[in-house]
Amino acid sequence: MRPGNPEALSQPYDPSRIEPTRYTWWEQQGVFQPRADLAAQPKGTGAKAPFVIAIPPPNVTGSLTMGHVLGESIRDTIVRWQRMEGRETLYIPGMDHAGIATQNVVEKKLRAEKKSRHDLGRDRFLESVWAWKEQYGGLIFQQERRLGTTPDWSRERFTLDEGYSRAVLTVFKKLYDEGLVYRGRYIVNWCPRCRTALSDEEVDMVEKDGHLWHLRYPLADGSGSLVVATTRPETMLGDTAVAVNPKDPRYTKLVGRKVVLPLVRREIPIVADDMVDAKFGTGCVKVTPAHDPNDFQTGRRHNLPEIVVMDEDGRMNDAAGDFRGLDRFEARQRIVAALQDAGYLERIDDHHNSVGHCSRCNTVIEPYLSWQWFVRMAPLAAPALEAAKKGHVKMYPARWKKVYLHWLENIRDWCISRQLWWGHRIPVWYRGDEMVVSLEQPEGEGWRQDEDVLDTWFSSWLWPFATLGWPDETEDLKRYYPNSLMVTGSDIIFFWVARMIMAGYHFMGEAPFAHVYFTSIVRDAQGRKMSKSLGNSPDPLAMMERYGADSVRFCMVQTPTGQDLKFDEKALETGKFFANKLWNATKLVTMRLGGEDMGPVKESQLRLTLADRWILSRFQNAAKDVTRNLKTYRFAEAAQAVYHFAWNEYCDWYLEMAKPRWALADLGDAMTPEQRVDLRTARWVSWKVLDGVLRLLHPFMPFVSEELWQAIPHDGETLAHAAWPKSKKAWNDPQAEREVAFLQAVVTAVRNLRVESKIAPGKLVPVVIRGDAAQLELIEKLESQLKPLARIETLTLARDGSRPGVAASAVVEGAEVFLPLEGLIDVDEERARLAREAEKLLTDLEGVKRKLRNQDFLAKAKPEIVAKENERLAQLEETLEKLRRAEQSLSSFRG
RNA sequence: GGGCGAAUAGCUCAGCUGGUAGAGCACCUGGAUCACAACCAGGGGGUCACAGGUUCAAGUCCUGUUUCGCCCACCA
Repeated sequence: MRPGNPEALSQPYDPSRIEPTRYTWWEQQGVFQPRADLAAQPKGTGAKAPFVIAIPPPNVTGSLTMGHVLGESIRDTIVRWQRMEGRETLYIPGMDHAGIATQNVVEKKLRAEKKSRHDLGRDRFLESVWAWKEQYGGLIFQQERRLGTTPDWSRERFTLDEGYSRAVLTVFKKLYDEGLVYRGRYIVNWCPRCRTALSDEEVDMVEKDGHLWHLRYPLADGSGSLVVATTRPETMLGDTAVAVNPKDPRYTKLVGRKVVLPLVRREIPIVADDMVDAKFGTGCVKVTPAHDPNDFQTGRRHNLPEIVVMDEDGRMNDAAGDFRGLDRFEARQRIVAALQDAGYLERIDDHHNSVGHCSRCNTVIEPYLSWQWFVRMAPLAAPALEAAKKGHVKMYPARWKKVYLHWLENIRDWCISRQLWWGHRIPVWYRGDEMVVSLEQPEGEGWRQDEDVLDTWFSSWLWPFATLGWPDETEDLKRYYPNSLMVTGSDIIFFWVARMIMAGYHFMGEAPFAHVYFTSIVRDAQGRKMSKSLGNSPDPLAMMERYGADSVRFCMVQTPTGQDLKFDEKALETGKFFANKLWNATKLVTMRLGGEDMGPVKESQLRLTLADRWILSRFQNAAKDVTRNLKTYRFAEAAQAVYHFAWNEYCDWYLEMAKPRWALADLGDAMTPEQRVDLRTARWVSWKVLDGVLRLLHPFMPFVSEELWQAIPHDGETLAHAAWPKSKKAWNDPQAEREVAFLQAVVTAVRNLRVESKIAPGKLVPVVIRGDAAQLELIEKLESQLKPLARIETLTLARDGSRPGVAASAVVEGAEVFLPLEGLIDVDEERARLAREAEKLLTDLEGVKRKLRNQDFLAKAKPEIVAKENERLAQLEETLEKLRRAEQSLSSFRG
């Protein structure tokens, strides 16, 4: 047992003073690495399997947001809890190279110098990105340290590191060899600003008010015309057919004939295709295979030419004739104007539709025909579907499972090539017609590597095993795969979670983790998403400076599960106040321990009072509560259980009840041996329970709990490695809980009467209590506790059943509590108050009576419910009766 | 168009297996009592969105409606 250091508490609680130094101290203690003694045991031979969790790698460009703080608070709370449970814990940190995001940042910097990446060339550009990464990247981890999280920093991974890159390229080759990666010329989502292809997940659909342009296309034989409707008139330059529904009687005659494309004067066929909905628009659809995914399919079915009319910047190309060089939106206006001039514009309708936007830069996405690499997803999805359905991977909250299943059941192939430079360059080599997929450049002259890089998510989906050394069969991989838990936002359930599960099964033959916990999305007080442009995102570092990292963690962890969190800075005060409360309570306890060594104290040699038995019982109950709620990811309930126990039971009641007993120390040598035992008992219990509170608190508020733990006598180097409290059956004491509940009710009643009677708070008052023999006996036993708590001068037990004259009174569990204060009490007011009380009870009583008159209730409700109602009836009647007696008794003194 | 979620005190939210509606903040009254004014003591405040249904009993289960939010979707 170490003695503790009470002097540490001589200054007021100030989180910014204690937190940073404590973090460094933990690092020096090696708290963050898996415990060597546990790691030395062969896996599975110890009592418990290792607990492994990986951070969702933040973008290398990232800085700490409240969203990160939320996720990190939850992850670290669990990690610390598991560590205290005695499990070998590994928390893996790392960063994501974030292809587009990072390249955008560096290109923006270049633009400020009036340069483009093309001016530098690929190699020099990459050099400058790496230089940027070295200088600015990973800022987030410096910030995160402030929060007190405990990843094993020595294992930090970066998705573009040598080893990790090999994993990514190996995966590409493996999938290619299995026929699950292929190259093809298809319509993809193209961002004309980022100048790259994107996956479907990287496109945000935004509802917009637009127009539906009706264009008249004349028949080639001059026998008439038809009208097509389109939301994107500029693509008409690339039309290679008009389609109608084969069952549409209006147009069957036209199928096989031709129309002349206005402006372009190209003759294009009218084809029949089921894709056309006869009820929409005119029932005629212009077909632009190179600029619309639907039309692309139609085009392939009918062997139509695919005419690309735009370049990769979204400008019209040479195929656009007179409109070449124009931006697509300017071209739209000019083409509509030209059509109108030539009499081809039938009309313009208002139209509401969804338009895809680049999730990175918000530019309108262009469906673009190009050569890209794809992953065939259906075979990968099958085991991932199975896993969720059979519960091998469980999701919390459970409703996300449905979202996950729906996506996997409708999975589409994944476009993984990006026309960027920052990323894993595709390991494919070309020479003439030859193509080789290889991690190394093939032998011989003239090989040219694919210019494109892989989607960032094509590297992060390997995170749970690539961070452990895969594809090598490392010790880490054997020991720490699969991970135990994934904690992340539901916004990346498709991007990342689903794909990690697919990769886990495909490459490791096993789910990457057993549980997924989805955190809330952090919003501002008005419910808007946090964003840089709105400037509504609070600076987490400023929050931690102001309230302490402990408070930020404590409050963020208590987010509503599965709902968005409306962040309100005001809420952070709660945690700070709580920490301050515990700081002062610990100061009090350390002072009263009088330096006594708790080491040799044996519980069996103590003489526990009712208060002791009560607080120990309540404590073991709280420990059970906290643990149960952590197990089910109910963090708010877990945190509340610690908060409530520590503040409202331990501080508000137990410490107050311990004070008179601590005061025995003032007797010094005059203490009898029995008093000595009483003092030691009060000291031991107050210390023991405080020690337990700090343990329960540690995962939530690591800094202040450690600080306080070091200040009291403690067993061990660091609280981070102290054992998690078990709910102790021997301490469970329902009778003590009932008795103290009665005591509390009496104290509250007296305090209430004092206030109602306007008695000065400091004034000691006489109290008379009537009740049955058992109650009076209990009160007698509790007298020494009761008197200071309620500021009672003299306590009289009315054993003869007599009642005092003029008195304020209340009924507590059938016992009557009187404040006999003739002259200080306004009799009329007191009578009125009693009448109000009685009236309230009468309403309740009516309800209970009604219930008990109901034959169905008596017959069908569970017997214990009926018994409870009967009991309640008796109690209400008794209380009511006593209130009335008190009122009558007062009326005789009236005037 | 399909799906999901939310609606409970002035505000933010709990309320798990149906059985006397809770917390924090805010508010009101009183208090410099030697751990703590970042505190203590006491208090007021709710037709649980609406309408039906199931049940002895509904904030809780079922159906529908309204409002708000989110996700998915190739009607040009």
